[in-house]
Amino acid sequence: MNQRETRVFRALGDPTRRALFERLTVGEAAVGELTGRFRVSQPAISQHLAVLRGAGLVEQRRDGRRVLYRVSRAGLQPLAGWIGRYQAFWLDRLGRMKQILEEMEP
Amino acid sequence: MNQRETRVFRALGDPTRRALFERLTVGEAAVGELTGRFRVSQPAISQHLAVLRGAGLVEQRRDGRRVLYRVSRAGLQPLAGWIGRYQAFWLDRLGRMKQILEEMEP
DNA sequence: ACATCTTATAAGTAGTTACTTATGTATCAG
DNA sequence: CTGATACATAAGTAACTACTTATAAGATGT
Repeated sequence: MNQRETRVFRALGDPTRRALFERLTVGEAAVGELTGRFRVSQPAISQHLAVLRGAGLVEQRRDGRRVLYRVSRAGLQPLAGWIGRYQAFWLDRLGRMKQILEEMEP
Repeated sequence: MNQRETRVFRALGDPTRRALFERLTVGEAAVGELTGRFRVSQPAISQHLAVLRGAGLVEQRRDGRRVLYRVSRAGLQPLAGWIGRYQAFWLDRLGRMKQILEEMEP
């Protein structure tokens, strides 16, 4: 079924990975900068970033020997869209959110 | 860390479980009614429902020998809150959503 | 070319997950 | 109480995850 939503949910289901994403919302960062903030090795960070990338949540660009990661502009859209579709059923006050989400460009 | 968000993300990260939740947004349903819609056994459905319940996404009530499941009214709030916190960084047009989310009762 | 720095990939592993079948528990009808 | 129905729990297992260390690959400076 909806493979994209699944990948986004699974990617953010890991605390380390979610923390990495949250860090990247502040701004672009290199792998080495991200390593050290967490108690896992550099390969682990690279692997987590690969998963976030596979989910469309982050993008990368080279800068010399470093690789800078940043959040993807449309990365959270599957998640926001999913919530928009289903939360109307349990919380009427947020009915407006669906409209707002639909105003988003694809 | 934020255990609750993790549980919600992980619960919805499984396609079968997400489909179960989506079915429940339409209305209350018994386990037997949910089994059969999916290609997994009844115990598997019960286990998935237990995970959804552990994430605070669904609730249950007995009706005779059946057990009816329904979506929890505040279940998606951790997810909506998380999105509200972070999507402002990548999509300004949805800045209003943060306000809307903050209007939600706790 | 060489040494160094930075990140990615390979290979192995302990722990977790999603499923199965078998069994237990609760409710109801007769 | 007995048997049937509806669901939950137990136990086992193949597949997947998140991590490690070791190594490869890419870029830069000398």
